[in-house]
Amino acid sequence: MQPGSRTATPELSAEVWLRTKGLRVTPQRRLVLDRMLQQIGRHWTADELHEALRAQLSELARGTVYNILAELTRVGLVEELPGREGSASYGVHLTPHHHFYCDGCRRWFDVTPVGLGALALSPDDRARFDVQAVAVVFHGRCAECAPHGAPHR
Amino acid sequence: MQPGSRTATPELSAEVWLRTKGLRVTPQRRLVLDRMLQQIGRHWTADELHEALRAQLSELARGTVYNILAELTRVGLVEELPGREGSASYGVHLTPHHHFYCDGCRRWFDVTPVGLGALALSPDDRARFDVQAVAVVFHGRCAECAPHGAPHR
DNA sequence: CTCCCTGCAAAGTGTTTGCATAGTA
DNA sequence: TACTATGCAAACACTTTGCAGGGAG
Repeated sequence: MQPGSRTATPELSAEVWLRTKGLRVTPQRRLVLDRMLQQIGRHWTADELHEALRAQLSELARGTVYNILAELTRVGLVEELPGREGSASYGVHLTPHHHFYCDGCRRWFDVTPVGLGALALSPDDRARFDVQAVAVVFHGRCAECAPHGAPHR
Repeated sequence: MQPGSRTATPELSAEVWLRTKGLRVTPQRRLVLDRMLQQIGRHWTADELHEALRAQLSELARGTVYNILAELTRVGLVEELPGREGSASYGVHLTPHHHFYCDGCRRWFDVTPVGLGALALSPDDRARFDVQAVAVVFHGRCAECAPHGAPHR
């Protein structure tokens, strides 16, 4: 699953990931994936990416960002989180993880819970549902939005 | 939190719930909430409710259904689940529970997991995030959509 | 009698799609 | 060269909003 190459580029090259997944390498795709790989654990809306990247590539259409994110999601490089307020968020998905959603700034963060092994359906429910995966979302406040601490932003 | 009355109506009267929450009782509101109370654990889109109830109340506007669901959500009688494919789903929320999402029929079901007590953030994450709630979503196939069993629907 | 809720329709978001062109393999 | 991704803009689905009339308290 790892890309076979060890290029000299500083970050895990987006280009290698694209080729690994059998996707064509275009400037737009490389740009989007590169930016996302630079901040693993951060999540972006399509519009945030579009805004942030137009500075580097003036010819980047919003529709293309949506297309690229859909494609990256399809091959499993990226995960899509349903927008709790408005639009969906996207983040790279290279290792298994779960999520924390800050009710203050409405951002998603990747986390790795402990004690997941004990989690299961009740015996009754186990008869009704065939569970193939579990998603856990913690809710609360991130450090920046803490009610007492230092409420930046 | 329980409505004080024990009326003779078969189901837990929608009217009582509305009054308990300080909401005006209108035919539209009673109709929507009554239908939802008849099938606790089932989830509806605004359109499903609109379609189902127009038969009983020809003058029921789609916009009104949205307004009512927003109001019921606001007072905590109903919960809103982000639409994984398109539109949001709504279900009554009288007792704490978690969810199962069927990847086959794309319906939500209420479930009550066991072993939740052991679930927590990692020590590192605990320093970054103030957790106030946890949402667990099981994914898989419901009985009707089971791959081997009897794949109705 | 007052205020709020409703129906209706228009406006708004966020996202998808169609087509001609440009660019990758 | 063949085929696919892109830019652009129109289309789309879902939801929210504004306004005038009607019903609840």
